[in-house]
This record gives sequence, structure tokens and C-alpha cells, in this order.
Amino acid sequence: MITQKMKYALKALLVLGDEAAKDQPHALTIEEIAKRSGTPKRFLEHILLEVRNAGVIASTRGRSGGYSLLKRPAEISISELLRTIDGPIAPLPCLSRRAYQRCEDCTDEATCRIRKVFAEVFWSYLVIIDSLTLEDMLRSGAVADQVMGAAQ
Amino acid sequence: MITQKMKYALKALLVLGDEAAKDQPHALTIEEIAKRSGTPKRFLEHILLEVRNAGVIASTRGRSGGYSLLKRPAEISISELLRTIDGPIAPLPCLSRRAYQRCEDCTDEATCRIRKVFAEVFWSYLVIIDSLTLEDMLRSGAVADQVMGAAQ
DNA sequence: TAAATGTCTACAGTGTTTATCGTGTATAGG
DNA sequence: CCTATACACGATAAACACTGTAGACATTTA
Repeated sequence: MITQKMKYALKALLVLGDEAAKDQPHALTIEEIAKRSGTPKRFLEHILLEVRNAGVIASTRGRSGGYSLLKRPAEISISELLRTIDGPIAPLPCLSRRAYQRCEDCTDEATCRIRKVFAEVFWSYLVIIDSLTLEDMLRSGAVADQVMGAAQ
Repeated sequence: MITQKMKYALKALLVLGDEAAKDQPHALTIEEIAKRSGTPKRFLEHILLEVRNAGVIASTRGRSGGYSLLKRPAEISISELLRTIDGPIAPLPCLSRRAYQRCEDCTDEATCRIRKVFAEVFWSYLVIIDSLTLEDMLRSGAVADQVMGAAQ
């Protein structure tokens, strides 16, 4: 299960993606994004900060500030976002490449049967999810400009 | 990430599977399973009980009691075990068939873009993991009878 | 009947999730 | 230069999940 936080992050990116597709896109304030996506504003602050630190969106401060996409939707990876917000995707810590951790109780990784089997499943899964981008989500929508519910 | 509990359950099933493959298989006590798999005994109690209630293993009480596999390893589904121990596999509650739950904040499931995209990923993933059985894990091991570490 | 074994309920420590609040900092516009 | 507007950041807290531990009970067999 993905967390609520991840859902909020996705909704926010959908809002920003829809905005970026307009004729004259504006930077959107947290308040505006919160309103359009239906997420708690103060919580969204933290989420957008994380997404910004991941280099996916840009923020400008002060009057007329706000957030906007930093990359094209096709370059924004859903699996990267998942890793940023929810942490490692791998089913076992010893299978994660970026967040590798030895299983405490494991005496020999090379012969571990649990690791071996989950590794195969995981590689197949990675191929699928690693290819997914924000553009796929944006395109998958029916009508673009319904306030929300469509953007969910 | 799968939980520690799920890892313990798998280790226990590997122990029982290895035992069942022997010439003269015995039922194994919780204590023995705990020792062979390296899991805390009192915690393992709960886990084995859940697995038993799921119909995967059998228990006999009293003196010379213990646990043994109730089905053949090829009939024991890893994904079913995952659902039993760790709960729904689906990335969203609205995508789980057995544990379906409407997302609280969702206004229209049919047009939800998050749901739509994750559904595709999920179906592909299900095909992979639903085909996995305990036998796959047992076979994937190198030498069968190394005390543990191989059984992990 | 006693010893060995599984069953069941309760509880507790720790960490994660889901937020909210207060305050600090940058910027545009007047 | 001032101030309103916006993002930035750290602290806190309630609810829940995870990882066990403990005690009492039920069942079986020798």
C-alpha cells in the first residue's frame, strides 16, 4: 500500500502537470494546490518541500511565489517519487540498491532462499514501475480540466 | 518491504518444507521450528497460529504434538501468505479485491488517474507474484540440509 | 495425574504515519 | 524602505502498526 502522503504528492503533481499544460501556466501557491487537490495545506507544505528537494519541482518565495514543475512530465519518474516519499521499493532491505541494508539475522546472503525468490519477483516488478512517468498519469485522465475527482 | 513477521513465517515454512521432504518427516514443535529458523519462540507462536488458521499448516496438541505442512509445497501460495500475514498487496485500498475499500477522499473511482495507472502496474505485478509457491522457494535453495542461513 | 505441548488474551516498547502550530526568511510591489 | 504575501523549517502530538513478552488455559499422551 502506498501512503496517504504519496497520494497527496501525486495529486499535487497532477495539479501542477495540468497547470503546466495550459496556455499561460502560473506558479501555484501551496494554498491553491491544496484546494485543487483536496489535501491539508499544512501537511502539503512538507510534502512539496520533499518533492522540491528531490529536484522535481521548483519553488519561488515571496509575493507571487509558488510551485511549478521543473522537468517535463515525461521525465518525472513515479518510482523515484515513491522512493522519495515512501522509502525503498524493494521487498527486502538486502535487495534495495540505493538503500541496501544487510538483514540482521542473515548468515549468508548468497544462499538465502527468501532473498533469491523475492529478487526475481522484484526485478520483474522494477521493469514495470520504473518505466512509469507523470505523463502516463496525466494522459490517463479523461477530461483534463475537471476540478478534481478527475485529477485524483 | 515485507515485515519481519512475514520473513519469520517464510522461514518457518521453509523449515517445515525441508522436514516434509525427508524420508521420515516428524511434526515439529514450536521450539524446534524457532531454533531451526532463528525466530523468537513466543512471537513464532502467533505467526504459526495465523498460518494454521489460513489452512496452510496443521497442528496437533499435547505431548508429541507440533506442526506440519497441510498441503504440498507447490500448493502453498506465497502471495496468499503475504495477504495473511502482512495484509493486502494492492497499492491502493480501492484496488484490492478481497479487502476492497473506497478511498475516503475519492469522488469518482472511474476517472481517478492515480487508480488507473496503479491498476495497470498492479495487475502485471499480480501475475508474477501469484504464481509463486513454497516449492519455488524450497527448490531455489542450494544444499537442503544446512542448519540455517541456507534456509533463510 | 503429570509433563509436554499448542491456544488465547493482554500488554508494552518502539517506530511510523498524519498531521498541526509557531516562527523564520525571502521577495514583489507600493 | 516597508509590508503583505508567500515558502522554509523545526517541534510537537495523536493514532496506529510492528515486534515482541508474559501469563493463564486447554489438550494430549505416557
